Amino acid sequence: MSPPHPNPGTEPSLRLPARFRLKHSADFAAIRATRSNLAGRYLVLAGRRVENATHFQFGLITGRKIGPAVDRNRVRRRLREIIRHHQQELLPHWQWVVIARWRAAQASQARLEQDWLRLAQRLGILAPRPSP
RNA sequence: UGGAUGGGCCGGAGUGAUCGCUCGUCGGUGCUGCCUCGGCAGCGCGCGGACGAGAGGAAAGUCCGGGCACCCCAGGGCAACGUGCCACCUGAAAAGGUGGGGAUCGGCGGCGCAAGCCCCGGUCACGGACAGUGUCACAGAAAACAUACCGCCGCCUGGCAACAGGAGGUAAGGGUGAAAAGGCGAGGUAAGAGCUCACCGCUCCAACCGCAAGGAAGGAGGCAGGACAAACCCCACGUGGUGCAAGACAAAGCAGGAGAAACGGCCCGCCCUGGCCGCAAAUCCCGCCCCGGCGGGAUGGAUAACUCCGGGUAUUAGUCGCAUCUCUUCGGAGGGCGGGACGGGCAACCGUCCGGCAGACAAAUGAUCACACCAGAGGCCGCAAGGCCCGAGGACAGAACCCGGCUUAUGAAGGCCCAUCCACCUC
RNA sequence: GUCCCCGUAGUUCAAUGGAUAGAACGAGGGUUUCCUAAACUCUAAAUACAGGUUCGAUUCCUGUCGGGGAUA
Repeated sequence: MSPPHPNPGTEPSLRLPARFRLKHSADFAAIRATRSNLAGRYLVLAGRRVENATHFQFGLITGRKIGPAVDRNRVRRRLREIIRHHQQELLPHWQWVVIARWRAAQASQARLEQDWLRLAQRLGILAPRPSP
């Protein structure tokens, strides 16, 4: 949602390869064990601190209640896009999981982003905003 | 020929920019290791870049059929399951198509008094109901070597009579039912009845026609005969099971194992026959070759487990075997398909060559903006026809080993076909 | 992904191919009570959907839809 940067030379990298994603059920189970779930209208966010990490890692969960495979895939892509745009504001040494609720399939991109930002603020994985 | 309405089929969702995702190829660069000092290798193939490629007609449901893989092997019977009119065509098979036969339903259709026959159209999981067994509720007198409730009929007894009773005849009429042992008419009779007759139907035989399913002139029989096999079943034909989470290679570390027999294994279940195995045969592959052998390699080690029987008291080394962790590798991008070129053929089509066709494993196609196109959620003006503003929202839906069908969902723009109605033209 | 199973009142379960589809709990109305509860009584309410076989289908067959289970 950030407007096109005036000079692309100073634009920080917005790449978000699959390396930063959680892929082991042990990680998901560890985050689940922290019982740190924060619920929004469309999403649920949970996370834990990992002290020696150099980059944050995230996982996405889109259950069957969201809908058929088309809807589940689309929700995952949209959530990745939101995280990709905000990755410079996110603190490292965190592992967290975003769980999509069933309403997320009908939500617009702007509403999803708003919901996610609010939850990220509450969990404390956002870097403090540089005062203008 | 044109238009409207309805239905079916094909088709598969615009353009551009920016930032991204997955895979491949090629440079650059960082770190580590080796080293003949210039290269090579590695990094769970780091970091950044260039180029190329990147979901469907149904990718879906998982309803069929194959390929492929494993389960020592081969043959047979039973069981289980599946399929079911005939011919031809396409296909590996499932399946699809064309034509024919039969049944059934329908028609302001034709003939006929009617029954019925013919014609046209729709539908059909359409072998067999004398191989056997079973079921047919309720109603009804009677429901499957039929029966007699109300009736009808004459006879006998009683009675003046109406009528009542008795032993019979009958199945036309009434009534019940999904279904009641041919139909209409005439004769006949006490009343009736295929009892007799005409026509029609039915059963049996059948010239002849047809590749066949089957049809059928004609003859005989006064009528034998219910339905259900998507009830059990019979007949014919077919089918081994499990499924890529199949399976194969590599494989640290830790722990455990290794004999013999009863017997077990051997294509799910039960059984039979043969071959064979339990450390050397069998099966498969490769090579040689005098064609039946030789050599090499691979596969292969009771049970899921408890229990039972027998034997035994050996566990150290080596060897063999097992195959877990795995951001491992393979299986897995082939087969087929469509595109182009050339050649052959009147053509449908056939052949050759070229280049092309996603590939993951917490799973790649998205987001934003702009411009087009389709749209009315809405608002304003107007008596109305209509005009203006605003523009939400863009069909069904996402590959997971591959392929062929079936079914279901949706089918924009554009195109094709069919039916009905209207208009015009020609004969 | 693959392989299976199941759909009956609001809920939990019944019902040889015979329809008026049953029972318990629950819901609603009434009787009783000063008012509730309890008790008694009455009522409503269902075969997932669409076809087919059959005289007749919850049951048999086919196809959709929905739910659940096993499997690394």
